[in-house]
Order: sequence, then structure tokens, then C-alpha cells
Amino acid sequence: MVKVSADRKAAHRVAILDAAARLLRERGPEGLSVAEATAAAGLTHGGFYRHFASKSELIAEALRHAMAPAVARVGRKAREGRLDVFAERYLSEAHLNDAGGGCPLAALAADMPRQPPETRAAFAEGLRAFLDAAAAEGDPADAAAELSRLLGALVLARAVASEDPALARTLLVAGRPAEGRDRSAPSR
Amino acid sequence: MVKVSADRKAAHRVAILDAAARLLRERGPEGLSVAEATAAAGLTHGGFYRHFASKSELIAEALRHAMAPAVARVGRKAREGRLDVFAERYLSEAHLNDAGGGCPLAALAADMPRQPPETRAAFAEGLRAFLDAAAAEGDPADAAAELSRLLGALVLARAVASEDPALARTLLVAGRPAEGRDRSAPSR
DNA sequence: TGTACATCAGTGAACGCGCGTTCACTGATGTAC
DNA sequence: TGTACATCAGTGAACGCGCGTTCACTGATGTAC
Repeated sequence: MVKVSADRKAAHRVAILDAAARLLRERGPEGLSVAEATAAAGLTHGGFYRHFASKSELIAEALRHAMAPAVARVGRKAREGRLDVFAERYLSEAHLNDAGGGCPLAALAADMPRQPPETRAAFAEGLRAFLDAAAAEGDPADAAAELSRLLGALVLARAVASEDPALARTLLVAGRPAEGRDRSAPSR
Repeated sequence: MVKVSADRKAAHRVAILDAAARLLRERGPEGLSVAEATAAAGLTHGGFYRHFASKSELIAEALRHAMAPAVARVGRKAREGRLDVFAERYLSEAHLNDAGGGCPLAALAADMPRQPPETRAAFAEGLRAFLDAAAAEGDPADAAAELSRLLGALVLARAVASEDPALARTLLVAGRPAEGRDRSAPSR
């Protein structure tokens, strides 16, 4: 049967997607190289085209690959009624320093206008799913405003993190939901 | 005297900076090419290095060049007590469709983590100046939260503008300051 | 069960292109006398 | 004031490099009989 090699191929594909999803968020679509993504998956670049038709196809798939867990995570917290916990983690130092493993919306939104339609469509679908999941129990407009503030604060904080860490922390704190803004220390 | 040619050289430098400030916001630091920026200024690429030591120096200068008017604008509205007008324009369709002439913070924040220190420093200084100008009459943390929400909403709206214009409009509306969110039509 | 054959995932060299940067050159501007 | 010379902003060809993509080839996997 075809099973074993097909399984291995599928595993390689997933490994490439895992690596690409991280590199994509760390370096952006233009900073991601096919050679680096395949190398991070333990392969050489030549075989890449047995898995994907082009780099841009990889980017679209890697974006979907990164979005799914993010949507699942916010959906879970929303169902638990603990979006405050979601927001706290979203604006944590850990998330600030882990763009590669963090929110794909924050890492990639600004690149979308320069991406091909397929990639933009994947992003739009991911955003809709994210907002649906977050608003499961509330006003969609509130969810959109909340995400905008969290994402904006994170993106700005990351932008200044190495030059002005104090400003980065200020931004993370200021981005918290209103009821949590004046707590002196985050509840962890 | 040296005056005439020096003036012309200075004018060329400004022309390059104008073009670069726009292209930078439209295409990002990696999408901006030296040849394109000099061509848009009516020159050829060879003379570029009479004005700037490198592409990255151009980027840092163009960023400063783009930041100054943005800071002046928000400062003016803050002094007039009309930050509501600022917010309304920030989340307008016109701003959505004019990244090249719009807010450099929104257009470039996400690229900063991958930029050299000089560029990041210019961004951090611009952001501090912007927040200072916006908070001239209020709480700095409020100004930061406000900017985060406006910027996040704009970046997300731009990301989905061509694939899902309805969602883009929803994001722009949801990003408005709380007191304006439920007005059916913007006061224009 | 064993053997010849086909398939195809993966390899690594090579190609082509874009782009930042360099460089020899031009010609206008300005200086020295 | 006029003339020889120096400076230097701008030109356009060329170079080098990174990177996406292609391609001939290998060798392991699976099939046919």
C-alpha cells in the first residue's frame, strides 16, 4: 500500500507549515524564505514544490495553520466567560516577546494589503472566525473594538520594545480592558 | 557662492524624502526600492548616495519626515479639544484608502521589529511625540488606549478592505470612541 | 515468496531576476588669479 | 571682466547577492506478475 510514504509526506508538509507559520509571524511574508522554512522542517528547498505550488501558496496555508489555534483559544475563553484572561495574556510580556508563536492577526495584518488575494482571503476568513468566536456571548462591535485595542497596543509595544521598554510596558498596561486598567499589578 | 546648487541639492533631497515617505507607507520598508524613490523624485538611482549613506538611512529619515506632520496634526486637534474629529478622520474611508499619505504609526509599526536600531529609534521617538501631543490635555494612558484602538481598527480594516469591505466598515465604526459608537451616521 | 519495474519524495546544482551598492564619467556650477 | 581649473550632483552601466523556481538525478517505497 501507499500508506507509509504518504504518511511521511503528510508529516513533512505539516512540519513545513509549522515552521512557516512561526517564521511568517516572526519575519513577515517577505522575510520568510522557502529555503529557511524547508530547512527548519529538516528538508532541503528542492522538494518544496512537491508540497506547495508556490511560496505564496505556502504563505496562505501557513496563515490558516496559524489562525486555527488562535480562533480556538479565544473561543474557549469566550465560552468560559473569561475574555479578561485572554486580554491579560494577549498583553503580556510573554506575548510581546513571542511574535512567532503569538497572534497571527497582530503579526500579519499590516502585511495583508501587499499580499495576493488568496492570502488576504485567508486572513479575512480568520478574522471573521476570530470575531465570531470572541463575540459568542456579546456584542460583535464590542468584540471588534476590544480586539482593535488589544492588537494596536501589542503592535505598538512590539515596535518600541527594544528602544523604549518602559513605553512598551505602558502601552501593554494602557491596552487592558477598562475595568482592569487601574489595578496596580496584573493578577497574573 | 555655493548657494544655487546647494539649494537644488536640498530640494532634491526633500523630493526623495517626500516620495520615500509615501512609498514607505504604501509598500513597507522592504517594498520601497531606492530606484523607485529616486525616480519618483525625478532622479536616477546612481545619485542617491550623494544624499543618503544607505537605504536604511533613507528609511529612518523618511519615517521622521512622515511622523512630523502627523504629530503636528494630532497636537493641533488636542489643543482645540477636538480629538473626536481626529478620531473620526482616522477611521474614515479616505484614511483607509490612503496608507501612503496617512498615519505612519499604523502603516509601519508592524515592520519595526525587523528594522535596524536607527529606524526603530526614529519610530519610538515619533510615537512618544505623538502620545505627548495627543495627551496634552488628558491622561497619557487614555491617549495610549485610544491610539491603540484607532490604529488597531485601521490596520485590521485595511487588511480586509478588498476581500470584505463590509467587515472593514464594521471595524472602522467599532473603533470609534465610545460616545460616538452608536450614532447611526458619522457627523461628517 | 521473490524479482523486475514504476513511482515519486527529496536532493542539490543551476538559472533568472530584482535590487542595493559601486564606479567611471559628464557637465554644470563656482573659484582662483 | 575673462579664463583655466576644481568640485561635485547626477548618470547609467556593472557587480554581487539573495531568493524563488526549475530540473536532472537518486533511492526508497510500493506494484505486477
